[in-house]
Amino acid sequence: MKSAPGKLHSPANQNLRAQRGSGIWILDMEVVLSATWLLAGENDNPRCSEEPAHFDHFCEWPDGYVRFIYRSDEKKAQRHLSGWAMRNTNNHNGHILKKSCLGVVVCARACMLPDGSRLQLRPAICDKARLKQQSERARGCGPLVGGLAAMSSLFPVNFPFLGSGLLLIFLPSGFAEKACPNCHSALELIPCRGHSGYPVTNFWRLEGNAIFFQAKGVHDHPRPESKSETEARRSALKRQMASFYQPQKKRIRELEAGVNPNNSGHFNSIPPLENPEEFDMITDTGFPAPGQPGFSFPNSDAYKATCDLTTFQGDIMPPLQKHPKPRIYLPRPPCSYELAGPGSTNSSPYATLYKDSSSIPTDTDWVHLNALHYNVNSYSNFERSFDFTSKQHGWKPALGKPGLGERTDHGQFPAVAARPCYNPELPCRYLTSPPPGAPALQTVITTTTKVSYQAYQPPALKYCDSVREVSLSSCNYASENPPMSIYPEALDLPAAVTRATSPAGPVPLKIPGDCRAIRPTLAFPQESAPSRTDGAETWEACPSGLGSTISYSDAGSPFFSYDNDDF
DNA sequence: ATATGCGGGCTAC
DNA sequence: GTAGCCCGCATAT
Repeated sequence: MKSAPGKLHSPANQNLRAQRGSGIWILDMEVVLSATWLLAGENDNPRCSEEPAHFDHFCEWPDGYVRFIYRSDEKKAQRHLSGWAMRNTNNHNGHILKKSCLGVVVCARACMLPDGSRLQLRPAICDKARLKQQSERARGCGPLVGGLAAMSSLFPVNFPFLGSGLLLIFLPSGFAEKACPNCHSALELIPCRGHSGYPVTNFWRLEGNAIFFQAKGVHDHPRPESKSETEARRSALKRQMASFYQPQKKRIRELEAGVNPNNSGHFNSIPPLENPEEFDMITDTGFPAPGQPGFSFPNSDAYKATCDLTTFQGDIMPPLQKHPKPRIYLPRPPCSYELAGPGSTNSSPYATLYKDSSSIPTDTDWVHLNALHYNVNSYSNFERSFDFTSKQHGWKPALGKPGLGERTDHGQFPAVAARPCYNPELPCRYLTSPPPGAPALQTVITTTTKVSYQAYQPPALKYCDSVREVSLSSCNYASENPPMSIYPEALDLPAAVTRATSPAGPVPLKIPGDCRAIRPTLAFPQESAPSRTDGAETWEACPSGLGSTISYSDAGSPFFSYDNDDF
């Protein structure tokens, strides 16, 4: 592992060093100036030497222009985890780790799975794995493709196209993309365009005993399966497949050794799946074998579809593991919001199901799907084939949303009239919209040292009318997180909102049950960092213990002593 | 195998 | 100069 003083290190090293409080992330002050929020700690800011007054509980699904301060012993923060599929991005600044969102992999036709949910795969972080994830490698049970896949594993040189994007070029389209397990349509990677047309970016920095986090952009796509869910699922899959294959493997050995006198030596009595090569291939798919305990579908068609897809490599959540509390993905032009109910993320049934091996569904690759968890406006393919408004309860066409098929990749979200939305668990309303044309102040990612501001129009502004609901709503932080300390600001939401809202700006957006926040529109002209308006800028953070997205103002809170700068 | 982090290098603006 | 992105490499899981 390469390392250098003041640079980020591997999680393991980070853990050790961070726990020792060695402050290895402390920036080289000669290089990094007081330009960004994450760069708090700069020697020209006396407050930076202070300990953060408050720490946030880890937020697994940060969304919006949010900032958090985690304790350096927060494991998930140490690992820079996120529910979103974030990949490392080189920002040429070893002091700040920058990650960008990969989006989500979905069925191009947005077909509805037997359980009424939809495919939402987590894009592989590794480029190579992602290519393999998206390209055909082992689709179908047929000997040709399966054989090629198997051979590719044996002779990768001879089949370099297998598992690579080149396959998209050299093979017919029917082979080019991995198929949806349900409708056999192509899988589609929906890129994240939530930050001015670019992927949402997350930034991490270790500063003493605090880990600073900042997210920029609003995810304009559904949530993929979370990392923890993916890992749990794959782990369960391995166990299951091992238990499934072992007896047959043993039998194969017996047959090969002539142990079974009743067998003529052919494998006719053995299901095709028992072909070791093919089985390996199928195992790689991460898809369960049909007929396994717990593998069931409400109808035969669904079963057939699944059976046909034993080679599917995607990540599919079993219907049994659907979120008990469906999420509502609220359309917003051009993006949409997802209102996650309390615990909807980390209270995932995985948490409990996987604790008990007996309860592990066998179809462990059924995706984490939520029938209500879709962003209609984000991708045209969905719109072509799906009537969201009629089939997805909870969906309502948003006012002013662009026409179907449009995807706005500009990140310039038009002001849209508020539209009441309903969440049976978390009543929330869209109340306000930014004044059309009112310039908003957006911190612009300057991954190195600078910060600048530019006009920004948030995609929507929301405000939960109940402070109590906001406060008690669950953020998507790990369920094991203890109750958080209470910020005065958090409990004084109206006040915070008032402070946070400039006279010309709307109230900040709040999404209960989520770590999402939208930097409110601020009626400040574009200006450079040094001349920024102290106490004027506001940003929202998710005091995870309360699970809500709370607006903060710079002024008056030690918490904001780190807020004077942005990336 | 995959995730993660680092850093060089390229491109666009 | 900034930011996005690709790539290779190394390490961890």
